[in-house]
Amino acid sequence: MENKQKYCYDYPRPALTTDCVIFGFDETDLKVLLIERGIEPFKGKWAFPGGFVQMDENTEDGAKRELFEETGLKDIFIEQLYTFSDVDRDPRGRVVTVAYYALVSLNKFAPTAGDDANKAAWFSVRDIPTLAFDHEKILRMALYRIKGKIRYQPIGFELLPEKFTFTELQHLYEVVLETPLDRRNFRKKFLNMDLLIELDEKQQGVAHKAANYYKFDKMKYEQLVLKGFNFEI
Amino acid sequence: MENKQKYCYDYPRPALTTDCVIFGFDETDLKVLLIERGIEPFKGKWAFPGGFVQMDENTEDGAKRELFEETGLKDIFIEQLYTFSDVDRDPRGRVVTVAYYALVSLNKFAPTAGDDANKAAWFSVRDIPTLAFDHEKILRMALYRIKGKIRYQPIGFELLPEKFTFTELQHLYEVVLETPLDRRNFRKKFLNMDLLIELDEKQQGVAHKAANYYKFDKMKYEQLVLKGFNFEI
DNA sequence: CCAAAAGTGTTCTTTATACACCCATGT
DNA sequence: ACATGGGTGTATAAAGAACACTTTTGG
Repeated sequence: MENKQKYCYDYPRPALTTDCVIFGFDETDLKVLLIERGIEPFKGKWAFPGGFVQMDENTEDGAKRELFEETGLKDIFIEQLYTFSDVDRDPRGRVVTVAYYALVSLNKFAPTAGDDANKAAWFSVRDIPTLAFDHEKILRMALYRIKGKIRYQPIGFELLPEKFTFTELQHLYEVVLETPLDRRNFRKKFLNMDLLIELDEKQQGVAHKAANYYKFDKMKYEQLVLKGFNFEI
Repeated sequence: MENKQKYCYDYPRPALTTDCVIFGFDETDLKVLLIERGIEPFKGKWAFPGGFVQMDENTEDGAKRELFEETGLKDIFIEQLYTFSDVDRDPRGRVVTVAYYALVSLNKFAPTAGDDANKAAWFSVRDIPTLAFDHEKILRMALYRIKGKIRYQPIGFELLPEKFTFTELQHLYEVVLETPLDRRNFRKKFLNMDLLIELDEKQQGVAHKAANYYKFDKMKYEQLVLKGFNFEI
């Protein structure tokens, strides 16, 4: 029996992939980017972008590469989430995946869908179709992670455009934390941290008092962190 | 050229291992369990227990199996830490490791060192020898993780014997958080959460007023969590 | 002039911090 | 009797929570 497979080892090895949960925020709604699978298994089902890790890249670089290849997104916030390794998580055989999550402003980036005949689309996290593999488990963990993290690290700004109003910022926190927040207390708490720069620019063409735009002072935040500052909202 | 290697694939695959940072607490000191490597690479250097993931086990089960094989420890708290995948992290080739951390009471368990000619020993986290591979990086991340987590989840009790004094509990928090704590305020905060059961038992044979023993009410904690309770210290 | 969201302070309650003396036990 | 760590309460400061009216703008 001839063996045409070229890469041989003394012991069996699981395949190693990455998957990336990409969150976007759209003024009112937290969304995730899904790709419709064009091949079996789970053909026609939606899944997170991802693929096999190559031998000359670490998993984070692999996740970034797949992200760019499948959606056109690059240079966005990305962080390791968890490694999923259940023996039967992929019907094709043993596949271990290192899952990442990424945050992107929907206003700033529009994914280039359909690069390779795969449809890409944003779905509200409250209206997710049936997902391929164990991707529902991955999504639950990603949601849990950002919910826990947004209060203690300024990751929320990655989901907003560079200029944003206080109401947009508050809606983001309300959606992620799944709880209503008091407008005055929220403003007070954020302004007290002194990490927002008030811009000389207001909303245009809204049928109410125009809100002021703010931006996040990332430089100042990083300097404060070095001095022991802890972000908390 | 004949190939004796039996497991062949269309594309190259990294090897997949687990490593486990085991923390123990010894009345005054936070320690980690290290194994002295008997073979190259890094022969004679200290490393965390770990090994290759088998095809019929997920990474957590693999970490638990290696833990038991190399130290005799089982049924202890264990949780995934991070996956380390740098291309050059192992001189033998491409090896990706899923790192875990475990917590154990030193009083309760003594590891059975030297099962397979490998020496196992506890080292204070403030006096760690040179480690093999990227294990120093893994340790830093594990320390950072428990430092962040001990304030918001009751993982500290995993490091203590079932019965402990308030002073032992406080010392644990002081060592992990690397900061002194006020004795009265610490007691007050913990007692207010009402998660400690005061036992009818005191220290024996100490040359000062004997401290009362307490134990953690895990059942009550789990019930409170279901009602939305958040542990915080 | 009406609808819709922006902007703004004060009071009250809860939580955090700082701090010192007496007690029990073994040597 | 003394050295050692155990146990306890109060006063002050800081932070969090609750809450309503006026402003601006477009339609």
